[in-house]
Amino acid sequence: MKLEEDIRLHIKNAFKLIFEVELDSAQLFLQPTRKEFEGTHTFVVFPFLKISQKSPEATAVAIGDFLKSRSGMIKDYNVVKGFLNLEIGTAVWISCLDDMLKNQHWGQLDSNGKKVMVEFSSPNTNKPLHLGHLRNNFLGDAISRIIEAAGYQVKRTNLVNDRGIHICKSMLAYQRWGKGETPETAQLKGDHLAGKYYVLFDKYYKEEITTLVRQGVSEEEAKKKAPILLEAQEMLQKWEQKDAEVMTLWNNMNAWVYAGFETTYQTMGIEFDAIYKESETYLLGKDIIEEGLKKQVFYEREDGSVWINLKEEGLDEKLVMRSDGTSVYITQDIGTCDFKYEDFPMDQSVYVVGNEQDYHFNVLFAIMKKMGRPYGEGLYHLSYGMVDLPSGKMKSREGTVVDADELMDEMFMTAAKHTLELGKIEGLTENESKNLFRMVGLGALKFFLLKVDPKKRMLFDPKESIEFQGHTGPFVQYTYARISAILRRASADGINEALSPIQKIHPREQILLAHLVRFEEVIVQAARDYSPALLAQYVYDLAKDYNGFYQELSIFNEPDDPLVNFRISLSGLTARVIHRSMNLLGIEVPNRM
RNA sequence: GCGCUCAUAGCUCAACUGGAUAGAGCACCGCCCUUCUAAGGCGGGGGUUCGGGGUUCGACUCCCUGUGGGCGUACCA
Repeated sequence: MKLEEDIRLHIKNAFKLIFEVELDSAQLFLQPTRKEFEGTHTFVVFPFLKISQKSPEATAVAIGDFLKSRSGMIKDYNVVKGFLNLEIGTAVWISCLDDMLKNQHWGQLDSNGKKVMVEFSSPNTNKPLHLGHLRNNFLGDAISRIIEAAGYQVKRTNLVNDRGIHICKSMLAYQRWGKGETPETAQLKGDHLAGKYYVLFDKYYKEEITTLVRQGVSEEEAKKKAPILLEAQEMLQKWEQKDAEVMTLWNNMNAWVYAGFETTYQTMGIEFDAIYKESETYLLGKDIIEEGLKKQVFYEREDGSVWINLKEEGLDEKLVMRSDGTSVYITQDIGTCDFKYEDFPMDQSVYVVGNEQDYHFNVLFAIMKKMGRPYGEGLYHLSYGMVDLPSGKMKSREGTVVDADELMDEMFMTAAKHTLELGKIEGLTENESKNLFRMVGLGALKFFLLKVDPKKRMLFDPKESIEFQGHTGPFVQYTYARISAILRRASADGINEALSPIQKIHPREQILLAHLVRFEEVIVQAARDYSPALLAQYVYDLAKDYNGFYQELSIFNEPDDPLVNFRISLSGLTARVIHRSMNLLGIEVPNRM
């Protein structure tokens, strides 16, 4: 909405006419008024005292007077030190609400013609997803939706890590001890089956190391020379040579894992536009190394290895190809950049990857910029912090993880328990209640993970289960369900949403309106900062503001018809914004709960 | 060693990028359902924003320094 913009324009005008200076309206910063003062918008005058040549109070009063008498928007103002608090006129609020109600695309900005690729999830096919992956997936999904809402065209991709030594570890352990079991015979999801053998491998590997150390081998040496590890490395070589037996095993096990992942993604409510597999991209990049040598971006050392010097970028010298001409991790990432661009010529490319890879992405992006790629400037690493347990970091191979499937199941069960205790499934069919448990349980989990600033690492304590009250997803969902009930009744009573002038707008209503007005601004900011947390915070505050309004003011018992209409409209708009905000976080909202 | 990063209420997190008396939730105490959904609302206690300097009208935020965590610094991925 242009409400704030209008106010800024009038302030700009005030400076021009009172102090005879031309200011850029962008530097006239408005902030929400603290709730202990009258008004909704506050202008801080401190930065402009040099211009006004007056005290903070006198400056604020001068601008306040001007706005009150000349703008036609400001009903009244008050000054506290250098803070000018503005009260907006009733008619302005009504027309503002009217504009928002009429805007069918509220919460979806016009297309800007730009393309963004978002890569997230990127699981390994040797183990099931855990809580850390949930944060990655929910973040990737939410930021995709938010960027779309901000007017970009988005392609969601998932680059599956389906080959490599860690995959061979699971395969080898299965070959040794699996006795031909399958997900069916084992009654296990395919990804969990693979994970079981990954853990088995590690256990046996550690035993071998212990044995070797007892025989007098140094620990470092033992880690490299454990027979089972050597065998896994041998298997990887066979895989690269497309050995028939290994390929069959690989294909079988991966198929099980993919089936398992599919179920998990469905439960999470997450989809992709394209799935890339590392087995198809891991050989890419060598031609770009050649190109880079010619462009003198890279240089070759005497032993034939290829390097890049990034000291000017504050980084270091980095190897991009081994002396034997084989790839390292970054080689394939370099190749994959071009590969992705050919598939989808994006302006920006977002990698949702944990912050332990900060350095890697700094190097990768510096390389692609030096190579002069058109998308080079648009590369972004959405670096998020780990989810830690009270005991420390999660480790799949040691089995100290919170499993994604198990956690989601637990959330659904807890949601069911709460719902039953509160007696809220009356009148719902079995399917409806099941769907409600799913929505609420998943909503609690997603909100829990998304409300925290992505950059920060966060703590999850399995002993203290995720809340359903307070600063939570179900709180917001509940507010939506509550408004839905009101709207159902309004509709049954035949109340239309036509707005007509009313006498006066209650402070609770003003706070709510001022909050609603900011919606699209928050979307833009969340997209710009790649932070779903901003939107989560916004929608939580909105729900809180609505509940305050709901508690203090009555809707249907109001004798004055225009006021009833106004409050219904306000409620309806709040519901729409909650629905849309939660949708952008990948969270569904129920009509009743 | 070097680089990046974090440290805010008992606990989990905010603080609009330098603005008002640092805010929410959980937990604890006390109120509010014969009026629209109490998964809600209202009130209370709880803070030297890790320590020490500096910059300025003004610092959780910026600079310096110390302490304590995390991550990285592989011809691993």
